[in-house]
Amino acid sequence: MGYTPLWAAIAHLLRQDIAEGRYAPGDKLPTEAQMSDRHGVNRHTVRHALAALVQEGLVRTRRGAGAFVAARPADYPLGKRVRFTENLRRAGRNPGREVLGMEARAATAEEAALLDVAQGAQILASHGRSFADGQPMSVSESIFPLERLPGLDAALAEGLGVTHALKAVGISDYTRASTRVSAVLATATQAVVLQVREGDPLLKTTSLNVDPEGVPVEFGRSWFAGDRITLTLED
Amino acid sequence: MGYTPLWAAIAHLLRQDIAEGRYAPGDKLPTEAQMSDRHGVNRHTVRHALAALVQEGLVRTRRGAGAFVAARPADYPLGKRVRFTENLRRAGRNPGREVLGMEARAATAEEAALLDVAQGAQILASHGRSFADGQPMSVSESIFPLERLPGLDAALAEGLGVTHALKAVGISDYTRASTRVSAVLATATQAVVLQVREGDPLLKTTSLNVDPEGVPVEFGRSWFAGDRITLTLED
DNA sequence: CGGTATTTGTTCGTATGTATT
DNA sequence: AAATACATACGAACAAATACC
Repeated sequence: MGYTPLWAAIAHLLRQDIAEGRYAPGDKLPTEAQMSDRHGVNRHTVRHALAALVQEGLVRTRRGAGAFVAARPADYPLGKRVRFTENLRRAGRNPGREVLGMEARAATAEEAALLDVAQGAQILASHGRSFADGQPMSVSESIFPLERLPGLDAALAEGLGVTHALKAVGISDYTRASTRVSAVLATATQAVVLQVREGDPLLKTTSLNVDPEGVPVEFGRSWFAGDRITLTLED
Repeated sequence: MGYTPLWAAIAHLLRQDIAEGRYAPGDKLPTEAQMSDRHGVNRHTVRHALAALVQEGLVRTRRGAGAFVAARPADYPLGKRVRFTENLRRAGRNPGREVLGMEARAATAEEAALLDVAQGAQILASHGRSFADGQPMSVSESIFPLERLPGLDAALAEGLGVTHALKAVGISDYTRASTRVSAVLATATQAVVLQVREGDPLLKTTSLNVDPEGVPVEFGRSWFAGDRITLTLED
C-alpha cells in the first residue's frame, strides 16, 4: 500500500538537503545529468522531482544555467495603513518602485461601484511594479477616481509612489477599508513581470483605500510573488 | 522571438474551452489518448498541458477515471474576529468541523515564544478540519498553553469548536492579534486531508489569538484550499 | 567579441504499474 | 474479470538559453 514514486523520493532528499543547509539559498544544485547518474534514474525522473520543488518555491531553474535554491521569502506587513516602501525599509530591505503604465478611461461598472462614482466617470488606472533589493515583489493595478483627485496623473507620472502622489493632490492620509486575499497562479504576463514562472503561486490582494472621511480614493489589485512574500496582518 | 511550446498551446485551448463553458465544472475532459490523437502530439505533451491546468486549480485528475473541470472557489471572510462557522453560515453555506487529533506535549522554542510561556511548558496541539457543504475547506493546527487553560483538552475532545471550548474554560472572548498569510503548495499529507492534489496552491495563515487582556490563548496555523477560498479582511 | 560546450526545456517513442469503470 | 485511463519510468534527439574560453 505504501508506495513512493522515485521522483518523490529524490525530491524528498533534495528538500532535506536544502532544509539542513547543505544547499544554501542561491546555491546551484547538481545538474540533472549528475543527479540522474548518482541515483541511477532517468533524467526525466530527476526533472519530475525538480519540478515539484520548483512548484513549492524551494528551487528556481534557469534554462542553460542550472537549478538554484530559491531565496527566502520577504516579510510584508499589511495593516490598516499600508505603506509599501516604509514597510520594507523598516525590514532592512531596499525598496523600489516602477510605473509600468498609466491610462485614463471610463470606469467599468464594478470599478464605479467600488469607488462610489457615477458609471462612466473618468478613472485613472496605473500599473506598477515594486521591488525589494532589485527583485520584483509585486505587480499592481490601482484605480483612482480622477474627478475626485485632479492632478494625480501628473504626480504619478513623476514616479511618485501612491502615498506621495495622493499627498500631492491633497490626500494626506488614507486607510485600507477592506482587503481580500486569495492564492492564484501566475499568468504568462505576470510571470514575466514578476520574474517568476508561469504557474507559480501568487498572493492576490484586492483592496479599497479610503480617506479619513471614508470616501474611496483607490481601488487596487496586487499580485505578490508567493515565494518571496509573506503578508502580515496586524490589528 | 515569440515561441509557444505545444503543451502551452493545448493548455490555452483547454483553458478557453473551460472559460467559455464548453466544459462545465464537473465535466470530464477527453482522455489523454483522444487529445493526443486530435492534436497530433505525443501523449506526454497532452499530459504537460493537463499538469499546468491542474496546477492552476482549473482541472482535477483521478487515476483510472479521467480529468475533470474543477469546481468554483468559495469566499471566506476574515476579520478581526475570526469565527469560521459563523462566517460561513452567513455566507449561506453549511459549515462543519472535525477534530483529526489532539496531543499534549512540551512546547517547542518557537511555540513557547509566541504563546509567551516557558520553554518546555505543556501545550495542547489540536488538529482539525473545516468543511463547507461537506467539502474540506481548511486543515488547521492550534497550539494552546495548557497551564493557562486547564480543562481545555476535555472540552475540545467533546468536539466543541475552538470558540466554545475556550468559553468552557473561561475565555469568553478572544481577538486575533496578528495574522500572516502566504501562498504555499500542498504537501502529500495536506493534499489527502484537503482533497486536493499534492502541489496545489494553498493559503497558509499563521495567527495569534489573545484574550481581552492581550494574553495569548492560541497560536494557530491553517491551510486553506487556495482554489476554494478567498480570505476577506475587513477593518 | 565569437564560437563552443554545457545545461535546461520540449517532444517524441515505448513499456509497465495502478486505480477506476 | 476485463477494459479503460491516468501515473511512473526508461530512452533518444533536438532546441534554446546560458556559461565559458
